[in-house]
Amino acid sequence: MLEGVTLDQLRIFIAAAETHSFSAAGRRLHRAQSVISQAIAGLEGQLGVTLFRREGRYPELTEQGKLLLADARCVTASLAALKARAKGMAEGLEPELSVAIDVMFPMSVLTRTAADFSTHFPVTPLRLYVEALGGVAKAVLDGQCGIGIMGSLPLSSPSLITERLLPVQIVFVAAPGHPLAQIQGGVTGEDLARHVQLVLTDRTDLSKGREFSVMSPRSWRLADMGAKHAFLLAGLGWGGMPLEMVARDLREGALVELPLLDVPPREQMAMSAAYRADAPPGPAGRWFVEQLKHHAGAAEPTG
Amino acid sequence: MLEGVTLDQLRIFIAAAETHSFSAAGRRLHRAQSVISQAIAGLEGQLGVTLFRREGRYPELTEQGKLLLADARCVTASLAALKARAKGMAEGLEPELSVAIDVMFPMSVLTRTAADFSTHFPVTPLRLYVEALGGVAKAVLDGQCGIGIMGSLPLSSPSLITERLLPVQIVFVAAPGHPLAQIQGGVTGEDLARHVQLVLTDRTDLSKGREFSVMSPRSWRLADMGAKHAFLLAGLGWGGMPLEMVARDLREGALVELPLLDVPPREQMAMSAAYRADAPPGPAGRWFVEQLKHHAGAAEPTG
DNA sequence: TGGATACCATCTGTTTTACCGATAGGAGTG
DNA sequence: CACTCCTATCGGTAAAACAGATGGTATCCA
Repeated sequence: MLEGVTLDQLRIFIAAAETHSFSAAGRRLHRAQSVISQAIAGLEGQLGVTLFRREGRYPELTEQGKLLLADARCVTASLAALKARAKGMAEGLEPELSVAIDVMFPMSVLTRTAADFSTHFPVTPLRLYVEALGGVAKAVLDGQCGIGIMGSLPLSSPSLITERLLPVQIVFVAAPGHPLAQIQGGVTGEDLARHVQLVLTDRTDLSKGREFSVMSPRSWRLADMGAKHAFLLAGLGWGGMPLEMVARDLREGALVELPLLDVPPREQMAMSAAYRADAPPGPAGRWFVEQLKHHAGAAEPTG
Repeated sequence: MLEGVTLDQLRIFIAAAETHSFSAAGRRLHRAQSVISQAIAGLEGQLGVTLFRREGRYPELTEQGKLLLADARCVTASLAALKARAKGMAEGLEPELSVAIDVMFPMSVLTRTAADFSTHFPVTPLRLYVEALGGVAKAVLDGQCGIGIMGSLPLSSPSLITERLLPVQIVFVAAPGHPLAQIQGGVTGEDLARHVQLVLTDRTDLSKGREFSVMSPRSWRLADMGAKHAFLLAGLGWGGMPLEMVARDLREGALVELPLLDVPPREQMAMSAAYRADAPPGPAGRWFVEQLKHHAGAAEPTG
């Protein structure tokens, strides 16, 4: 029953693109040339995009074909990853603890927990991924990481179980030389909208269009907190940062806190440990989460 | 011709997993129950993994099935992304400039170039991804980013064109309280091997097993430079860092440079701009690369 | 406890699709 | 101009997918 794009069509597409010839693609795949021609035509019909220009003897990829070729490779690559994982399972692959952490989580709590983990579980490999926004949730939902340490979910997800760890304070800052830092008497929403907001983004679709507190139509998206920090210090924009991360900069005057009139200047974001309901953590993961809670309790300010 | 896993099998797998029933999956997909049963059996045969346990009336996902389900979703999600992109092209999607930058690249050069770009191309959205190791190359090869700023390629890749920008100096450091920092007369390879090396890794398969200068069997992998930096400052290990990034820590004594006996204490890594041979940058991308060269030339130390 | 219901695995016949070979038309080369 | 190689199309055949029927089993309920 013919419905939708098939992997075979994508494989044929990739082979035709790489060999620059339908005939050569057929030879490579041990298929008749007409199979290649019809498969490409079928794929073009389904996508509504012309993939090859047929003006000479040899077909040439169109610009759109070139871009979609990369996507086709992603699809076949992710299928290859699935097969590789299946193969590993069939052969009894050794487990490890993979944790995805929101970049806003305090490093001090994380480093102490990781040190303790190494002591208690010396032979269990620990793989830490620092992600932004939806990257943490996606890593857990996809099964890449057993545990995620994150703030509020970009999407409501009943399949995730969350356990509260600690709140994180967010402050809005800019460099002292930035125009917003010169304003007397408080910064309004209109003032903010006139300048570039540096917004942390990620690479997933979970948070597409839903970055944290986007308040300016002029915004630059950076997929790395370190880069965002560097851009703030360079005076290229304004943005919200975890207080712990910029405390030193504020003390030393490298950044200043913006006195906002329209929103509370210090927001709080609750951080939680999350895992899939159908894949609860094992002993190592369970211990890691409890130890995070222990260190978070010690780090949380009173009052 | 029957060969390999099909997307239809994956869709059936996902539907069966979500409905917890082959019959319900059949109803959802408007297919006979026997089609579902045979498709699942066929998929299990090809993968060599049992996806469902059939012990009661309803099939239950096995642990392996649960993990592969996430992979199956990745495959279908990436196909959905391909279709969405095709749809966008068919509708004339507006372009942007996406650049992937190796985390070791000096932020000062990047921030100046980005500021200039904003002035020259005020309406072209700029999306910056800071990645580690293979992440940059993969982003370019996959077509996610038009330009990559990276060091030596993890894999030789004739389809990438590279243009040299500047060298980056790497220093090996640890916290002053770390045992390696107490050693008199120089640090040997054996000394290094006795302690945890903090290694930057990424999420791609391009660099799997090929992290930068792994010199210790005891190593922790961190997929974020900020996290690695925090772990170094916390005294949890030793590692190589770009000189610019830790210059302030070295001046202030928060980190110390390890006097290595067996390797040159200061390595150099050449950074280049890279793009696919078949997708050279347009005017905005071309300008960005030239501006990086301009600022890199100003930043490069003489002698 | 037994009847009813719903599920999955298997089998078989039918339908649909994929495939290949043949062919026409055109591009490219010597 | 002749020859070679390519792509698109067509038609017949083979293979695969499909659905319905059936048997066996689990589950539910009176």
